[in-house]
Amino acid sequence: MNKEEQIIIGFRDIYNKLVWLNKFKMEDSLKGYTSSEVHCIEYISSNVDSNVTKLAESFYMTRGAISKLTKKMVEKGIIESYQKPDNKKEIYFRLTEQGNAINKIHEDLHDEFQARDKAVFEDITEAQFDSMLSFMEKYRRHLDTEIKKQGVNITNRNDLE
Amino acid sequence: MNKEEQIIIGFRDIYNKLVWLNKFKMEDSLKGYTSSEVHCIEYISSNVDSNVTKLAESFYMTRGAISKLTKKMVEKGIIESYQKPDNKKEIYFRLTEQGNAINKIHEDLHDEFQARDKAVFEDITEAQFDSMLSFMEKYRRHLDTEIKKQGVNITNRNDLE
DNA sequence: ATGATATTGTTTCCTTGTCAACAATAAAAA
DNA sequence: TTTTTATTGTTGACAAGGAAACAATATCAT
Repeated sequence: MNKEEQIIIGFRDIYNKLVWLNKFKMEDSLKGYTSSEVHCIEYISSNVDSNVTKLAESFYMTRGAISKLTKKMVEKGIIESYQKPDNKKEIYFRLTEQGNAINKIHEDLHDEFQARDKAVFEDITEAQFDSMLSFMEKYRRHLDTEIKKQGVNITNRNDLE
Repeated sequence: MNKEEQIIIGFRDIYNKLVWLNKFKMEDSLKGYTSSEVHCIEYISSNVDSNVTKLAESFYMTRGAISKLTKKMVEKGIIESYQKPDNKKEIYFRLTEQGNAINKIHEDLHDEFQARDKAVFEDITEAQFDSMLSFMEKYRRHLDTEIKKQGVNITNRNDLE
């Protein structure tokens, strides 16, 4: 197995394990709320004027899925929607009291996760850290470019149909 | 944002982008087969005596989901099941001709993906590469330990109920 | 200003996966 | 051996998310 594969498999495996483990803990601490809802809350709390489209892009999900999710969350009283006077189309979300409370719990949990995994990061040197980050940044930019290309191809194809 | 967060977010973002992009390409090249099916084929091709349980563990999915997936794949003629003379319970899978053909296409696609992302890896030094891999290995082992702990807790909790 | 195009959010239908209960078999304990 | 426990795979009810069609609004080109 070569470099590329090893690194990609490493990414995938670590990410999967992390998601599995944290999801488990989270749904235990935040009973009654799904991990999707909690992610949504997290995003809304740190991005002003969040809307369906931005949430969907950030989570790699469809607008339809987010639309349903946020609708449920409004009904549950976790978030509320608002609009701007000069735009009758876009609908934004902000957290309610309840949403903020959940967010607080989630933040604490987050710290707990960091504490749990602290040892893994302890003896990374600054140099190692920087080299990893710059690699990831490069990778990410590359993928963005490829995704953009793909987007163009999709559009082109639709144009021909 | 601290080291841990940056790295984790990097993992997540790269992984998501990669999945999104490759899935897209794959379902374009392998029309009629879902990416789950292709992953299954990949696993079965490189693990002798694959069964529902092993597939489920490897994909972080439930046995139920894999059971349905493999059932469909058998019906489609992509894989076939077999048993061993001394075990009437376990059911194993292997690829059919058709499954092998799909696997071949997938492997080629895989090479294509590697070629696409080659540039990103080009100027990583051996040292950088080794340090990343050893970090990931450490992280992975840590998560395995934590997952195992979690498992114990689950069991304990059930015992009390 | 007006007509064409793009964006935003919603809904319906469908697929995929989870959960929980289950039967069949295997493994372990008595 | 017999009994108990664990493992394996399956199913049905359900929930989450994707795809596509849609209406409403905004943006752009002319």
